[in-house]
Amino acid sequence: MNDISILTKALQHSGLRLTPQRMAICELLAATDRHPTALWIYEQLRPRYPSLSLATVYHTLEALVGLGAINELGSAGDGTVHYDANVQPHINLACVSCHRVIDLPSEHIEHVASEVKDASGYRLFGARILYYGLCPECQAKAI
Amino acid sequence: MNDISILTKALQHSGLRLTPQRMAICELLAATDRHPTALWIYEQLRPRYPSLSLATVYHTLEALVGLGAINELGSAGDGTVHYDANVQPHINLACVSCHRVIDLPSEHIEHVASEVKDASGYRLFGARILYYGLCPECQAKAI
DNA sequence: TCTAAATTAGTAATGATTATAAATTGAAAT
DNA sequence: ATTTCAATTTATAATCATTACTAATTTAGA
Repeated sequence: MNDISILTKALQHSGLRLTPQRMAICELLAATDRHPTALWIYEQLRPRYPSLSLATVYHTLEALVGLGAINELGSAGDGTVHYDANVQPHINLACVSCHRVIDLPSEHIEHVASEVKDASGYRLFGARILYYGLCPECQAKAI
Repeated sequence: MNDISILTKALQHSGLRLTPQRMAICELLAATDRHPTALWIYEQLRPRYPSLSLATVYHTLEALVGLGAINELGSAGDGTVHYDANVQPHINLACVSCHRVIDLPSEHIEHVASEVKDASGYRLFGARILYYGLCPECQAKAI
């Protein structure tokens, strides 16, 4: 869940046009708690935008990543790239079996950020923090 | 840099054979500070093992990941999977300008791992922790 | 040595992503 | 309103990492 205006303003401010397709992709990114793939977005929007092309979805996501408005999560074990509209430092937790990716709040992660900054002298822009393991449901199935 | 016996023992203990190909892959994983891809490993070993197959590299890496002896890092922007022989919790820090990736030790990150485990009920296998920003050298250049 | 299973090599198949080119759209200027 | 030009979309082809498959090879144990 996120503020859609962050996404749309990022596009407009950089001189890119806010087309209906891009608007719909931003709406979906802002409205979901999931960490969608390009294909999932494409399938969600196809009923409303029958002419939508998968290439457009990829182009828009690439633009938003380049603007820092969303993050690319890298493959979570299923070989496909997931995206995250939440660019605030937080923890992603992926199940290697069912491939769900959930968000986790963390108290300690803020200490890590300042630790990194102090120890390295880097000016930090963001972070992608992905833990992976077996979720409780898949642990139960495995038995 | 890592202890090769951790890798070889993991293979042997699970009943898998320690073939020359697998031994060579373990040596390479243990000797490097990089985060190698399957293709990089293949190209490194081909001079010494001209008959080595890329499929064998993938099979061996898959086995080591399954045993928890190495971690799969997921694609970090270049579309290829990287592996990390360092399974101890640590932080990768990437410079968005010069694209170097360095490792950072962290005290707080261990607390995060136990926090994640306790809060989620997941059985954790590993983590990919990447901070990105501008390194001191590139900050100086930017001025 | 002999046999059965594991492993490897080589190659084909898969599937996500990207590149390309033609068609469409949109904004500005006339 | 029309023209023009660049941005965008669409459709499809190409690419590239990875997986699947099969035959050949190797290994461990009888």
